[in-house]
Amino acid sequence: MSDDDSAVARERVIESMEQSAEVYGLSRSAGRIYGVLYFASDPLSIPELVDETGYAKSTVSNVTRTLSRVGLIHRRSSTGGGRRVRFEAEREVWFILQDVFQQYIQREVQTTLRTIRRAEEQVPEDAREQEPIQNLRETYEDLEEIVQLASEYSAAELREALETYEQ
Amino acid sequence: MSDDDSAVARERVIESMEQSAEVYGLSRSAGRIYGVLYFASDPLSIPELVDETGYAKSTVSNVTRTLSRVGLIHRRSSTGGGRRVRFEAEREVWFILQDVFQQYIQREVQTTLRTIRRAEEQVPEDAREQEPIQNLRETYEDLEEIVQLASEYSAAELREALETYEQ
DNA sequence: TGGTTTGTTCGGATTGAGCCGAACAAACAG
DNA sequence: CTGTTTGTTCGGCTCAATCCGAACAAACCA
Repeated sequence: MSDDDSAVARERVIESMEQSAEVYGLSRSAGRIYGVLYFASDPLSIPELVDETGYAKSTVSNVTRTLSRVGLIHRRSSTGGGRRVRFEAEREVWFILQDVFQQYIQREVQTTLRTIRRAEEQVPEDAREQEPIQNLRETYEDLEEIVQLASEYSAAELREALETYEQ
Repeated sequence: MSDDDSAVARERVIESMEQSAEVYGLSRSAGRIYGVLYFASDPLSIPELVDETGYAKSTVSNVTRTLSRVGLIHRRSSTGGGRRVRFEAEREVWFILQDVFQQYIQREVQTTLRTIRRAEEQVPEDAREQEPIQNLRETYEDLEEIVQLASEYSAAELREALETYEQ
C-alpha cells in the first residue's frame, strides 16, 4: 500500500534527522520535531506536535523554543493574536546550514583567533612557544577568511567556485 | 618575567584548545592533552602526560587512544621495540581539520544522502512527501560535492578559490 | 462566571559521558 | 627470579543533559 510506503519513507528521513541533530549539537527530540514540521503541510501547534511525536508537552515546549532561537523553525503567532502558537519548519536546508555555520563555526574560529593573537603578543621574542603559536595563528587566519566567504555564498555558488577553481 | 609570560600564553592557548575540542565532539581532556603535546619539543609518554596534565593514568591512556584514532596525535612506538610508547602532536592543524571534516561531516553527509535516496525511491510518485524529500536530496547532493572538493584543497587553495570566484 | 484548552516553568528520574582508582598484564632492570 | 615501570581494562562515582509529569498561568468558550 502506497500510504504505508510514504509513511515508512517519511519515518526513515526523520530518523536520519534525529541523527543529524546530534551532530549539530541538538537533541534527538529536536531532530524529530523538526522532521515532523518539515513534512507537515501546515504549521503545527504544541498539542499537535505532542500527538505526532509522543513527547511530553513540556519537552515540545522547550525544544520548540531552542529550535526557534537557532532558526530551524519559525513561530507563527496565530491569526487574531490568540494564544495558540504554531510552528513551521524552515525548509531551505541550506539556510539552516549557513546559520549553524555562522553561529557555531564562525564564532568558534573568531574567539579562538582572538585568544591566539593575545597569546602571541604576550610571548617573548625568542621563546620556544613563539613558532607554534604563530603557525596556529596563520592557519586560523586562513580559516576565518574561508568561513567568512563560504557563509556568504549559496550552495550552488559554493559548488561552482570549487569546481571551476584550478583551471 | 618572560618564562612566566610564555607559560601563561601557552596555558591560554591550551585552554582554547580544550574549548575547541568540545566543538569537535571531543572531551576537554582531549583538548588539553593535544595542547600539551602540541607545545612539547619532544614526544611524551603516558607518565609524562600524567605529570603535565594532572589527569589519571587511565584517562590519559583512553584519551591518547581516541586522539590517535582520529589522527590528532601520532603513536611513536619507542626505539628498540620497547614497551614505552610516546605520542607526538600532529602540528599541521589544517590536516587535522581536513580529517575531522572527512571523518565527521563527510560521513554524516553521505549516510544521510543514502537514506534520503532510498526514501525517495520508496515514496510513490504523487505522494505529498515526494517534493520535500527531493529538495532535501538536491541540497545534500550539493553539500556532498562541496565537502568532497573542500577536503582535497589546502587552506591556501581553498581561500584562493573562494576569493577569486566571481571577481 | 466557571470550565477547557494551550503554553511555560519547576522539580525529579534516568541516562550517558568523563574521569578516577584499583587491578591486571607486559616489559624491563637488578 | 624479584621488584619496578609502563600501559590497558574494569567498575564506580559524579555531573550534566534529556525527558517527564505536575503545577501554574493565560487565553478561549459556553
